[in-house]
Amino acid sequence: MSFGQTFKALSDPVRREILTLLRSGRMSAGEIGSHFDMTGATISYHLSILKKADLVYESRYKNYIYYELNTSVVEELMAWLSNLKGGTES
Amino acid sequence: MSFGQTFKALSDPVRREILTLLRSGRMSAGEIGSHFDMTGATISYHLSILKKADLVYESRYKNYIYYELNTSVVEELMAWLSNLKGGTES
DNA sequence: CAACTATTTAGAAATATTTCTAAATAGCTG
DNA sequence: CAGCTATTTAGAAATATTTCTAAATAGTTG
Repeated sequence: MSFGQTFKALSDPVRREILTLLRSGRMSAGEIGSHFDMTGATISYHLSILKKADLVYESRYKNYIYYELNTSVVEELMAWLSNLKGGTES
Repeated sequence: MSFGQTFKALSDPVRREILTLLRSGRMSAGEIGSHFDMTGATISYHLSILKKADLVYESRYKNYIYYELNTSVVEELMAWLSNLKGGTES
């Protein structure tokens, strides 16, 4: 994981909304796409960015691909931010 | 503040390093710039992004401009992330 | 006020991002 | 296996980002 990649992934509103959708559990690419007015190809692009940033992982069942939040990376981000506001120590 | 703007600001390594420098207190634009192998104009550009994202604020003294971390926005970000990993509730 | 120092702004070039359409893959189902 | 459905990949266009150089601003100090 790289913080740059992860923060960049979070900088796009579509991707943040995808993550918010995934709060309530895993969802197939098509189901995610149905929430947006964009082509499936574009959604697939955004999912690939989220996947590269380790913010989601995928699993396959039948011919669906399901995406799920990876909360551990979210925690690493929070730790980085916490350290930032944290202290005066070097 | 917009989360998009703030996460985008954090996605650049130079800007994250500037913020890390500012952990130990406020610093003038020139002093910040001396830590990087880039022109002052480029540093000024990055500082303007951080300022628009409300991650830093500036104050003037003599003909220096000092930059300082704004930790409250960092906390808002952490709250957003915490909510993301938080729960199954809608 | 004239010259100096610190910083920003403007404009341009190189690169990266986001979106689309069209085509490819891949796995399921009759 | 043939066709269907779900999803991704490729390629291209529009837009945004990052960096530089050169010039402008602005405040300080002799």
